[in-house]
This record gives sequence, structure tokens and C-alpha cells, in this order.
Amino acid sequence: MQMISCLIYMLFSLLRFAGPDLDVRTFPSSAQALVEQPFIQELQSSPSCFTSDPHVGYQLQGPQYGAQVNPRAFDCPSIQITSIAPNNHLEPDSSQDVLAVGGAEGGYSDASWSRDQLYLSLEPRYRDPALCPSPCSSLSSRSWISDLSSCESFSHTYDDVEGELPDAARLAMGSPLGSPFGSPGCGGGAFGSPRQSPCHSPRTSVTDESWLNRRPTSRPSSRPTSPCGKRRHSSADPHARSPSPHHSPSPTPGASPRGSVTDETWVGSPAGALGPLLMCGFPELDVPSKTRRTSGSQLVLLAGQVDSSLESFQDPPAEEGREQEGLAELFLQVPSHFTWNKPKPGNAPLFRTSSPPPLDWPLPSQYDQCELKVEVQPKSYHRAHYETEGSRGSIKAAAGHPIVKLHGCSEQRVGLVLFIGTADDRYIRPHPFYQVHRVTGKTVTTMCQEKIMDSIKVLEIPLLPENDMSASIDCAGILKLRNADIELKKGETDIGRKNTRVRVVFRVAIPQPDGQILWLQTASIPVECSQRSGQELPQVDSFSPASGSVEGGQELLISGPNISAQSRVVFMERGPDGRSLWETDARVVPEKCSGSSIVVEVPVYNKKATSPVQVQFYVTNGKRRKSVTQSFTYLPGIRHHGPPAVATVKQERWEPDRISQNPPGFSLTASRNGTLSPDVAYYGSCDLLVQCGPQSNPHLHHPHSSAPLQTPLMYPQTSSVPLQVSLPSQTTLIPLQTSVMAPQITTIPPPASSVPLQTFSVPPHSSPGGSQRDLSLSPRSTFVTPANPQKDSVLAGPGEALIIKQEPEEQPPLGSLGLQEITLDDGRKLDVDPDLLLIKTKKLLPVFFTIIYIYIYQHNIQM
DNA sequence: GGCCTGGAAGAATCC
DNA sequence: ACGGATTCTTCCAGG
Repeated sequence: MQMISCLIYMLFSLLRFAGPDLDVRTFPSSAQALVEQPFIQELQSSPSCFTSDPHVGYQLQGPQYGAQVNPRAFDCPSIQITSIAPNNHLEPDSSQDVLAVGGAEGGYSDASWSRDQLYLSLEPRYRDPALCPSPCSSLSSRSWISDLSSCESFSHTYDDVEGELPDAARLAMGSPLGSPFGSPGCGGGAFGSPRQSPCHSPRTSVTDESWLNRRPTSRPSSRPTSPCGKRRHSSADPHARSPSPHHSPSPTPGASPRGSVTDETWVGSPAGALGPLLMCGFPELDVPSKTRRTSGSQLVLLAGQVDSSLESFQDPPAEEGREQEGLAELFLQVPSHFTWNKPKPGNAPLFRTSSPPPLDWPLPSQYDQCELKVEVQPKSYHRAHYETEGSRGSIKAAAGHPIVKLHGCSEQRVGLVLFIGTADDRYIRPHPFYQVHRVTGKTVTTMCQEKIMDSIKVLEIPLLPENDMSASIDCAGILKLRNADIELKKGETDIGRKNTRVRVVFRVAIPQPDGQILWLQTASIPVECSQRSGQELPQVDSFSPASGSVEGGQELLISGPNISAQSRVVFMERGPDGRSLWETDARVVPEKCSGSSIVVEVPVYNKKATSPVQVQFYVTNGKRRKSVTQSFTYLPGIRHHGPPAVATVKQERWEPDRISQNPPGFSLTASRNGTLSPDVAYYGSCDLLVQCGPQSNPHLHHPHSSAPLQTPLMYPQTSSVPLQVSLPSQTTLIPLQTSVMAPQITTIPPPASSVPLQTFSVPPHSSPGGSQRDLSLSPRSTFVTPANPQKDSVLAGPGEALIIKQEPEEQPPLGSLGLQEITLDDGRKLDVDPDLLLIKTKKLLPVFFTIIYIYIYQHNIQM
């Protein structure tokens, strides 16, 4: 009750700043995304910050983006992140070490930001969310809740906010911890570590320090808490165990140098020039003492790199003054968690600073001639090892190991950064429950070194011209962190249970002739990491044919791991609300089945079809053992004669059916000529996009641009041929989560364009296997307007057509927007009363904040 | 001896 | 509240 009172108090406090009308119809993000928003930051913002500040511009990066842009239209609400150190405490020398922080999705051109103003003390109190619920302390509603476990604490917080409002207004969007990029050269500043800031990633929001101090027993369990490292079975001693280091930021202490690159040999390696980048703000203080490498070899080495090997990434010392002066334009992009919106990968991936962008910062895989590609994908299953286990080896490919190659940039060696990322339906970010593990041994041939970025363990692998700028990833294993440990972290909103799919994410930093650093990123297909799932979940590798007559009867061959004659194949069709309209088992032809394949008869389609109809099917080995759904197209008026045409489609495996809707390898390309303009906002993987044209960003209006935006959307259930969606260059992509958004995706072309309004209708509900699959951005399939596929779809057959439907502009009422039901990542549904917005869920509070967010957002929009 | 791998027991959690 | 099912984590054993 006390908590509820607090929340109500908070709500009304917020509403004082906002208007009375709540209209969620144009709410541009999902509840899911909102839950991630740094609510507390906004709470600490000045009311004045709720207004859009036209001066808080958006310094676009890259030579082609000179103009400031007011991102208001899509960066709303422009609630400013303040940078108020506790007690406004400033240390004398702080100004030397503080880095100005950029604005949302961009930077501030206003170099007048005082670094003094942006100073943030490193004193532990600041970092202790319980003592100082700073904007950087916790970014999720969940952590916020935990921080405000009593009314007292909340009241205290609120009082602090009010007391600091003037400063907050003055500081506007400056962030004390703000920069994830640290000071130039990453030499470590007063912040100590930019990534001590949890701002980059909610899951890193709890420092190990505080974690050590405050961590309760994860659960009343007979099991000991996680050891900090691999433990020999014979010596298992619960008393000897330390709390889990979770993301143990220290490089694996026990890494054997055998057959691998040692720290020493790494020194001097040109590829190690990335070291300083990775070491920016090395969070030594974050490292639990028991997991910290006490020998110091690694840290000392890296620190040395910071001092000595920055040449390739850092401006020369002579330019230091200018560098300082230009700090405001180095990394003027606020870390993603400081913004209301997700970062925009549409930004040119060029940075003028030596510090790398945060790991959850979406980056394109291609820019100009340079493209980072996963040449050989990893297997879709890799059993991760626990800290209590020995290594389970490196990630493997079907033959050998994954291979990553950098195309178009072969003049110099560059550093490849590898980390384990998420594979859910949101943008790629470091996976909270998995981290990369350096594998050593005789068989490892690739040089790699563990580093820390954003408190996340990464591997750095050199890409050498002599190796054709490619690397075989045979040195990377996957470590599973205990769910209980991670879920207890402040700021962590993800749930570990059944969140067992990852992607291997690769980044490169390519120095440009003009001194900028080009960052590219690509990711592997999803990789299932749990033992059980990997053993039992059927995976559809291929099936044939991909279409057939509505009369059914054709034999459909489906093959892949864990598929056998005992499997079932279920055909289904979903309605606009994501619910199943039709579901039927396909008859198995047991005599034609083999160990890894099944043959079924395509069932008769249940309705009369005058145009092609796309349905889905999946293979199941029992409850909760369903494969990814695959698309099958019923063709009207086609009589089946003789054997079906073979049209085997290689499927991406592990398309998230239960968890992830994310397209593996989802990539975004950009080029210097503005093909992908900065206001082409980020994608959120399946947050499909698109809305808003020039009015959102008049400065970037390129009415005559002939270069189309090409956004390959490679969805797992689709063929390997990426779908190329050509959009006007100034198209703005906005996140769209169908569960709470208007069920449409609209492309608004520039005024000069003759491209008509295009709308892809999306079912409003996002249920597992639901709407996003219905979207099925498959080049083989189509956008089928769920509400009336017969009428609006223009399917020419497999492998063709995007359905483009003229869409009525009326926004559906609240109730039809999916707000009656919100689907969480894990498939749980939150029931929402459309009138009272009563949410019945264990996660009520995050949604509660979401509602507040909606309210504020709308109010801001309408101001 | 250490690494890698597969299997499975038992606890934790979900349904 | 309870029991079965599922998932997670740890442990074992063999190559």
C-alpha cells in the first residue's frame, strides 16, 4: 500500500506538468520499449524541460550533415536529461576530465556547455541508487521501483528533483555521467568510467561494487551462489564461492595463454589500437574484487595502451586544445538510455572521437564501400557454459567456425569487436544473460583478446589485410550468467527464463582519412544457447514447396534438426488481432519421413480464396517445443497435378517464435551521400518503421534525392534473399510495436516525390508468433493485409510482391490498438482495461510508468 | 591435466 | 495450495 501511495503521488506530481488529455493513439513506441525508458531521469528533469527546446539541436555526424536538426517531431518528448551531481558537488579538477554529452540521437552544437556543469562526481554515493537515485543510477522502471521501495525514498527523490530544478533547467540535456565515450583518449577522467554509467545499458546499471555491497542472496536456495569463476567439481566449496560476477567485467582470469595470444603478445599489435577504445573508462571499480584480475597484467597493459597507443584513433596531442574545444561535437549523442527514443542507426556511423559508441547503439553494417558481413554463420545451437562449468568450446559453424569479413576496406588492419547480443524483437544490445567467453586451446588459431566495453565483456580480434580482412571466430565461446544474478541487477528488466537466444555481434572501427572513425556492426543469426531447447526444439532448415493449392493434398517436405516422424506440423492463419483464426494439423506421411525430416500433406485451406493467402505452419515436438513458424502460401485456382514444384527455401533457423521476432542479420546501410539520412531513424529490429517525412526534419529534406534508402530486412523465416525496401531518402523510420501502436506502418514520401502514400497494415496485437510474422517481410511472401487479405493483397506468387495498401487515415480507437492487451517479451500478456488502464500483471509498475510516459508524451506533442 | 562434450540429476519456477 | 511440467543450474563422466 505504501508503494501504491507513492506511485499515485508520483503520478499526480507528473500530471501537474502535463495536460489532462491522454491520447495514446499516436504513441510511437511500445510498452516494451517504454519500460526501458529512463523514467527516473525524466522525473529529475525540470518541468521546463518538458518543452521542446529549439536550441537543443542535433549535431549530425558525418560531413553531409552539417545542419542542426530539431528532432522534435520524433524525439519528443524533449524532456531533458539533467546532469546534477549529488549536492551539486564539483571537484576542482573536474573540468579537465569531463566530456560534454550529446543530445538525443545527436549532439549539441552548442559548445557552450560547460564541462563544469556536466561534472559528475564519482563518489560512490552517486552510484548507489539507493542513496542517490540519479538519472544515471537506474534506467528502468523496474530498478526505479526497487530504488523507491519506500515512500520515503521516493519522497526524498522527488524533493531532490524539485530542489534541483533550476540547475536541471540550466543544464538542460547535459549528462554528468552521460557520455559513454569518456574523455578523449579514453584515458579515464573524473568519471572514471563512462560505462560505470548504467546509461548505456540497463543491464549494466548496477555496478559490481554496489552489487557486492548490496546484493542479497539471490534466492533462498540450497545452491550456493555463483562462483566467480570456473570451479572444479572436486573442490566445490560453497563457502569459497563468491557472489556471481554476472557480467564479470574482468577478462577471464583463468584464460590460458596456450595457443592463443597472450596479453604480452598483444601489446604492440596494431589491432590493439582499439584497446584504448575498449578500455575507455575501464570500470575497474566495478569489478568485484574476487573477479578482478589482481595481477594487474591485463589492466596495466590496457592502461598502458590508453596512454601509448592511441595514435590511430586519437587526435594528436597538438590538437588537444582544439579537441577540448570541440568536445561538444565529438560525441554529442546522448547514450541511448538518456533519450526517450532509441538511438538512430540512421546516423552516419562516423565519430570524431576515439571512444566507441555504446554497445547498444545501433550501427549500420555498411557505409560507402565498407561492409561488415558474417560470411559464415554460426550454428543455430551452441550450448553455453555456466561459470561453474568448464568451457564448452567456441561457437561453431556448420563447417568450422563462423567467419566475419570486412569488405571494401582492406588497406589497414582494424579491430573487430565481438560480443554476445540479444536476439529478441528489439534492437541489438548486449545480452544480459550471456557474455562472450574467450576460448583458448590448441585449436584456436585466431588472435583475440578480452576487453571490456560498457561493462560488457567483448573480444577484440584483428582483421588483417593479409587475411583478406576476415577472421575465423574460433576463439569465442558463450558464457551463461545465472538468471537470478542478473535479474537482481538494478536496471535489468529482461527476464532470463527462456531468454536463451543470442546473436553474435561484430563491430569494427575503421579510421577514416579525415580522422573520423567509422563504426560498422553486424550480427549473426540467432543462436540458441540452452541445452534443453537445443536438443528438443525442432528447427526448420528447409521446406518444399513453399506454396500450393488451396485444395491441399500436396506433400510438404520439411527438414531440420529435431524433426522426425513423431513431430507434428500445424498449419495456421492469424487474424488481424494476432489470434489464430484457423489451425489444423497436417497429416503426416510416416513412410516418407526420416530422421531429420517429415513429409506431410498440406491441409485444405479452410476458406475460399480468390487471391494468394499466406498462412503459417510450424513443427512441434510437443508442448512448448514448437519450431519457428514458416510461411506457406495458398494459391487459388491452382490445381495440383503431379509432384509439386521443388522450391526449397533455405530458412534461417531459430526465428524467434516464443521470444524473438528479430531478423538476424538485420542490417542497415548508410552512405556518405545521404542515402540514409540521419533522420532516417533507427529501426528496432522488427519495430518496423516508417513514418513521417520532411516535416519532421526540414533540414534534411532531400526532395530530389535519387538514392533510395535500402534497408535490407532479413527475416529469419524468409529466404536468404534480403528484402529491399526502397524508401525516399528522408523517410523517417520510427519504432513500431504493434502491441500498443496504431496498426499501420506508413511511408510518407517527400512532397516532391510522386510516391504515393504507402501503408503496411499490421495486426495490432503482438502475440507470440503473431503480427510480426504476419507481416512476414519475406521476399517470398507478401504483406498481407490481415484485415482483408483477399482484397488488398497483391501477391503475384512466391518470391514476389510487397503488398501495398492504401490505408484509411483514421486511427483506430484505443481499444483496438492493442492496449487491451500488451504482450511482453516472454509471451505473457498484460490485460489492460481500456478505460481505466488497469493492468493486471506482475510487472504492473513498468506498465504504469509506460502510461505516464504516454501521458507526458502526448502532452508534449500537443504543446 | 585441461579442455570439450553429452547427459542427466535435482532445484527452481511455471502452469 | 498442490502437483505435474518445464526450465535452470550443477554435476558427472568420457573422449
